[in-house]
Amino acid sequence: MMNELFKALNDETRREILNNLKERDMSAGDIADLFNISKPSISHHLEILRKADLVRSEKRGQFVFYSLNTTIMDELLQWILTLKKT
Amino acid sequence: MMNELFKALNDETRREILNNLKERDMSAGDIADLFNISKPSISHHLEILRKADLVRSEKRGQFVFYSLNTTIMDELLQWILTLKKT
DNA sequence: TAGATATTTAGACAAATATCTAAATACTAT
DNA sequence: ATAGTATTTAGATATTTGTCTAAATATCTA
Repeated sequence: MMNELFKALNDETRREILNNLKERDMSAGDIADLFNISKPSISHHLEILRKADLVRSEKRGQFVFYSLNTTIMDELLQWILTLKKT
Repeated sequence: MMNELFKALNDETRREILNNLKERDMSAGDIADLFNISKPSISHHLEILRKADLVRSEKRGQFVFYSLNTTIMDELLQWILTLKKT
């Protein structure tokens, strides 16, 4: 669980995807257009982010829209604060 | 920089090391004794944590003591909060 | 100085990862 | 139905990573 989370965050491309999703929900294709990386690779990154519950996906017609899930961030915050305390 | 940080955190053993250092400073050998992993491997993990500035090391006689550096955690906190905000 | 203990470095290797192209699947619209 | 667009799945490959053992380095002590 924490494993999936840290694994997902351990990649510059995936972190950049999260940063972009902060602004607005985006389709897989829109996200892919932000990078010089093939669509299948981006699709793979998105799956890793989804498994970590960092993003949610929703099919709208022929598109798949991705959105940021910030609630999982709270767990990460908690983890860090625990390390800092005492 | 953020790369080194996330890379360092992306390993259960290293996260466990950090948790143990929260309690008290420990020598490399003491840390190694906590795990069923060879001392060279632990030494390698410690180097990765050190490069990420998550731990500091100090030689005391023939021992090398490691301590947690929590200031770097603040950067991580900031990163997460930025993702959450708006 | 020799021997013992603590730690790191070097080199090897299997497993995991990021990437690609090609093909499959799903939906839209003519 | 057919063609076009969007996305994922499959399979391949080069790189990175975590681990090991053996050897090197550093320090302590008798």
